[in-house]
Amino acid sequence: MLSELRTHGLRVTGARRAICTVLAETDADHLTAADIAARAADAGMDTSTVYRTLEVLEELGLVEHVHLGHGAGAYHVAPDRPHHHLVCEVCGRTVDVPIAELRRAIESVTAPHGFVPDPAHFAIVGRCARCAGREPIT
Amino acid sequence: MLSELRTHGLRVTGARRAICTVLAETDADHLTAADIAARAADAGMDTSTVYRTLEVLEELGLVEHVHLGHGAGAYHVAPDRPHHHLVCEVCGRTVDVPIAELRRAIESVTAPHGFVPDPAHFAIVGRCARCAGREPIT
DNA sequence: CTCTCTGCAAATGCTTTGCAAACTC
DNA sequence: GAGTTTGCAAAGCATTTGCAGAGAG
Repeated sequence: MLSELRTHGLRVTGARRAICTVLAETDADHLTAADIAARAADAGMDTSTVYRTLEVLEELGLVEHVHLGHGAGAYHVAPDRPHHHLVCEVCGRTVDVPIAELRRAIESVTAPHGFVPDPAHFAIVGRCARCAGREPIT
Repeated sequence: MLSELRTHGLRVTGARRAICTVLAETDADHLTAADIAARAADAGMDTSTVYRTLEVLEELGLVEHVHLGHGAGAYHVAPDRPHHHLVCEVCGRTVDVPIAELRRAIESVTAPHGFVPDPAHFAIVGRCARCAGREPIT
């Protein structure tokens, strides 16, 4: 990731190095900006720096962020195989679904409206296998 | 809507009357709390009152709120036929889709994971018929 | 040495909360 | 009158921004 920065004429700084390390270590995890700030806190990094850095990395296509529900957005390294997120509204666990499948399913509904979905950015809320059936869904 | 309040032992106040009127008038529209506060401003109502009232109405199942993207949540009277929202990320227009269709499509993907979706709460972002094809979707 | 980043602090936007006064029943 | 609601003001959380100083190239 750092070399990508150089390639684009951007500077490799301590903060960027730290954030890239955190992201690389946690790989597919979904971290909030606060999580990242906490894990890179050795450097005493400011939250604004975290956001600015993530913004840069996102523009380079190295990082993506999703909204898993109310609350803070979640960041992770851009996956090889893009996926959609199913979030359990009870336990908060997330399940990843290959985006192709979901896109096809959603398009079957949106196509008649001429609508082209870009479904990856927001999660689908619901109940995971373990939490389903505990309480009726309204 | 007001009689529902009485039924549940809640009080019918000026603020609640005003908000119910606004919601009834705008019917299927998606209003933010700020919108509602503005339209009910005759009474000089505070935003906190709007939120508290909407919370009450939502608990009674008379009102629902959705998240159409970043930014403020949108409130509307609970529809007879529940629907999902497709939001155009370019022009912001929303298209309503009967929830049954979408649910079936999404369930075809989530069922293998034992996941039971509750898809109405978050919108699906994308591009509407008029805005599609202007710029590639990443 | 120049120009990009960072830290700090403050501001933003949306929503929630504490508390005393106002109002409904 | 008792108890729910309201307005006000302030706090909360996630995120953004301005600015001067620190750091990378």
